Amino acid sequence: MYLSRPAEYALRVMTYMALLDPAKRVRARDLSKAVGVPEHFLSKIMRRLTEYGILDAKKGHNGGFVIAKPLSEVRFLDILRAVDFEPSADHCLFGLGNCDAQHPCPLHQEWSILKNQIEQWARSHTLGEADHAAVG
Amino acid sequence: MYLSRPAEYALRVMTYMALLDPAKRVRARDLSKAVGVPEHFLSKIMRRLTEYGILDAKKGHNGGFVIAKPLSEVRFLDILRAVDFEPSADHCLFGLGNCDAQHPCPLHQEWSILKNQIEQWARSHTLGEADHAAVG
DNA sequence: ATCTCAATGGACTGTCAATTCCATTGAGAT
DNA sequence: ATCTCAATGGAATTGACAGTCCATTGAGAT
Repeated sequence: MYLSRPAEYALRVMTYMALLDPAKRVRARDLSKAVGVPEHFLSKIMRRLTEYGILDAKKGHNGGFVIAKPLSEVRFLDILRAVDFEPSADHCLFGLGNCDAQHPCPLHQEWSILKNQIEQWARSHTLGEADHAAVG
Repeated sequence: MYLSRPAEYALRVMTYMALLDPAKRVRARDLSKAVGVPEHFLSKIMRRLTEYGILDAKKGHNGGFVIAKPLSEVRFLDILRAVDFEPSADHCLFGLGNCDAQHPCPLHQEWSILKNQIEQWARSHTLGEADHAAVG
């Protein structure tokens, strides 16, 4: 609802993967089942995460994905950006093309506050916080 | 991007209307031009706002819409809810149906923080804050 | 009474993001 | 070398939501 589907799914798989044994590769197919995201769509998302350097992919036998960095170094913001979701992208709520601090629209101030909060949220949380205890 | 189109448009017209003479009714057609939202689509949105009691509508000659309450009593939250956008709607990011405080998913904590911030934002801002000086 | 204007409501259409499909590539295993 | 497995990449399809259309209702004005 605040996030695009790919953004939501990316956050979801990454969090799920964060709970797994980092030494073992996981296939997209298995992740798809575990996490409830259509297989091929998920593959496409994992590709973006791989290009972006967040995942490491390997083809063929015993292939699959692993997270490419220490969990505490993977910010939500990085995950979102990998799938082209930029939390602070400045799209003027008022529909104005030239809305900025110099030429603010009547909603500029309020909207900026929210955008900043969301960006700050994405910037300050990492996969290191994924709750191992939580089952759902 | 965080908001649905109807939610964004609703916030936009309402903010625009907040700057107008509250004694004069405005036609949807005129608002549509002023605010850059397709006329019939906007009408549909205004209808929701009217049902919800935020706007007052009048048909026929000299008809149109006016805001039905003092600006400081119209919270962004009310506007969003009128168009069925509930900022704190609990849709588990992890895709789990039964995710709550008792059965948290691994993203529960982080996601709750963001949802609460957004809801708090919508709850604490009103049309009274619309910036009359801002032109865009 | 009748005419015009503007909102109302619901059915219809278009568009783009979400999802699926398929052919290709590269890595291991035998 | 060859076979199988899994990722890759792009083309094709689907579906949800954005946007359009039209017939109806109710309020003034003449």
